Amino acid sequence: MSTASTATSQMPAQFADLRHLGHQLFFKAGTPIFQAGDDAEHCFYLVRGVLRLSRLLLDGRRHIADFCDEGDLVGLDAELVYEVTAESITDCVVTRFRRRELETASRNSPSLQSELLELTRSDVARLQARVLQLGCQTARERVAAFLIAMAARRGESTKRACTIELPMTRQDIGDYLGLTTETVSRSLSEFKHAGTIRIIDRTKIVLNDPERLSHLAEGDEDDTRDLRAGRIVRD
Amino acid sequence: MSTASTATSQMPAQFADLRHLGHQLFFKAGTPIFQAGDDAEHCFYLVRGVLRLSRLLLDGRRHIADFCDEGDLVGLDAELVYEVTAESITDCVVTRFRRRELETASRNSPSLQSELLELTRSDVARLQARVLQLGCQTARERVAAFLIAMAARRGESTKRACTIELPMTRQDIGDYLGLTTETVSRSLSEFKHAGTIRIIDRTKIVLNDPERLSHLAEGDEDDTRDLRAGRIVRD
DNA sequence: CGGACTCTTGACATCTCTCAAGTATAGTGG
DNA sequence: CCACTATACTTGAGAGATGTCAAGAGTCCG
Repeated sequence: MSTASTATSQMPAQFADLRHLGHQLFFKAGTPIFQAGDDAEHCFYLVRGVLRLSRLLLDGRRHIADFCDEGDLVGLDAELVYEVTAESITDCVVTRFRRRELETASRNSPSLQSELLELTRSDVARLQARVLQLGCQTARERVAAFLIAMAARRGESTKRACTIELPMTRQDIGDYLGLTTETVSRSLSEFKHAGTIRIIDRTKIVLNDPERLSHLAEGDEDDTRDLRAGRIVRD
Repeated sequence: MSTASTATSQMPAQFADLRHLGHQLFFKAGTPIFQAGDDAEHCFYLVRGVLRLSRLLLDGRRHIADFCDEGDLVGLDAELVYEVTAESITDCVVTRFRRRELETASRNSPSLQSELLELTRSDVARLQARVLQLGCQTARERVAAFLIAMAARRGESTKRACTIELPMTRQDIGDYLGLTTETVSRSLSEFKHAGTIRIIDRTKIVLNDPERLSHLAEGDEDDTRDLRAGRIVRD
């Protein structure tokens, strides 16, 4: 049972050669790119935009397998059909490849194949981190870790204050972290009241103190406990 | 950040050729095979026995990344050092390889390399299933899914009653599923009282009704709810 | 047989979810 | 440009699930 879900981090150099195999496509925000169960004929290189890979469970719960960014490769690890649905969160530009052609190319190119192995290994590492997160962390820790991870994606260090974009909804974040919308919102509010972050609007958050967020994410929760009770920091 | 953690499912045919590169070793139950942080010089093919891959967190919590069985390959995806500690749960027989030699061999063998890719992809699939499990499932669902997964490892179908071995402790299971010992124990007791399983001893459990367990694992909890309240089934 | 460990069970605390209301924001049509 | 509507977000109160702490029972091993 292999899935189409994980976003592989960057278009490696070897793939550049393959770009001529692909067609450039544009998707408006909120559009499905493929559906779970579709024939997995293509894979997609995300040139610009953000998308989410999700799965609907029998009982109506939704699980988000991953968010994908510029440079991610999507749909590569499907077997016959996609295991997840891919939808654009923002407007997206993607390059679409036929999976068969990519497979053929990789059979003929050991270096491409070892790139694929490397990509898949980095997926494994990402997933292991998520298993750890979902298995061991509290709601606040997960949200803190999520913010740090989003900052890290932009290449931000965890040392300096920075602004991050969260184009996905709180619901999306919740479904990704195994929490409800309300719990995500409450965690963010706590960070805000503690002065650790500043919420500019729905999609923009300033990390005033990324280092404290990192500590929160690792379980050193006690830093904020004194701030949590009531002190209001103007936003 | 790649880790040494995931157990890769089966020794593929291609690896048989490599056996002469390895040395056979024996570990008594409860022995460390390698520690997180050690130089990742070797990888291990588990010939016989069960081991656990664990990680200690800063705050003392323990996370179990995976349990490994006969036929699993361990320590392959480490970068420089092992990210997890491997310990034998039962007496174990392993074949130890130098990772360098395996890497060299794979560079010269496209078929070996594509086997490695396949193994890594199956790790990805396993991990995705776990992310789903940890993100979306209740305690009872996780325990039910765990029992089913343990049965599936032995090649048991989910149709017929069968007996499974759980050589690991309840604590181990809890650390694997993101639950406490007590919650694991309570879930098992519930299944027992509902007649879905029978607990023979610490390590042996009969799955009377694997199909119901499968349903539980997928969220159809209501089956047992009528049985849960009090009715005692002799064990 | 004794001691250590694991497992089970109970009582209670805590965390997150659920349900509900109110607010803010974005998009739409006039 | 404004009003209106739909949607997302926030916040509160209470319920439910799991964790914590504690005690007792069962099991293994020396």
